[in-house]
Amino acid sequence: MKIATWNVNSLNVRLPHVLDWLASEQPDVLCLQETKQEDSKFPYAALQEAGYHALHSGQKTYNGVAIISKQLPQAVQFGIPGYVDEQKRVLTATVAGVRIVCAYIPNGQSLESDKYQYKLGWLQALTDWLQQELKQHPKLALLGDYNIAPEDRDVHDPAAWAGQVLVSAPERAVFQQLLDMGLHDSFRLFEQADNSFSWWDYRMAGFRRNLGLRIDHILVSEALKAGCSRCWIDKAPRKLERPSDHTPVVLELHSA
DNA sequence: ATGGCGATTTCTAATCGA
Repeated sequence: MKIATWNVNSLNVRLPHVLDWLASEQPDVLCLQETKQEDSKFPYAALQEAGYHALHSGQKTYNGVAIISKQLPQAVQFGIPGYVDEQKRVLTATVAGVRIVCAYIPNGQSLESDKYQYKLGWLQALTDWLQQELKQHPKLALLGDYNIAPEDRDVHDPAAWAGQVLVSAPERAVFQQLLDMGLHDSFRLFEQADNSFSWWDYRMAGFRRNLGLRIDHILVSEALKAGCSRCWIDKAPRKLERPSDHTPVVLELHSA
């Protein structure tokens, strides 16, 4: 089984890249973030033609998440249960026996911003809910744009970024909290090249100079950990014309 | 030098993302 996550920064713009990537990589599950479109605009037909089922929870301009899968998704859940949020950031479904949680965690903007407080409160709601969800679904994967670089080695210039949003101590503490509840950062289960990132700023030739951050992650529960065989960042889509600023993170596992 | 780029709506300008 191959599962992946990709913040596409507008599916309207990036649909050709997504269709090409599905055709070449043939993932069993692809989680998207920042589709930036209402459900009525979501390209269900094009994905069906490509051989995929699709779930979408979207809105105009901002946010929006999707789960694209070869097998029929079951037990679909929109958002975080019990947490009222206008922003479409979470979509959950069971695919081939694995509980797939697709999340677009808030950016936070800056430590002084109200958006940072929203991010921390949102993360608390997510972790509280995941504790329960894990009991119901031991085989669980949390895929998405976390907007958190967990360690300094996930940052191209830790000194320049020190204390800022995406790397601040409270954000990293929440990431640790996820690990403490028995989730594992699948990327770090395997040997990886230094300076591996999943996002690069469009400005200052960030990608060419590899000035990036690793903020897109696939966390897996204890029950899935042993079955993981490979995790990698696919930089190919970032090299295309008019790319997303994020690139896919991919995990191979057998869940049986 | 707090900018830069790209997407979107607010559309010869402003806001957001990370």
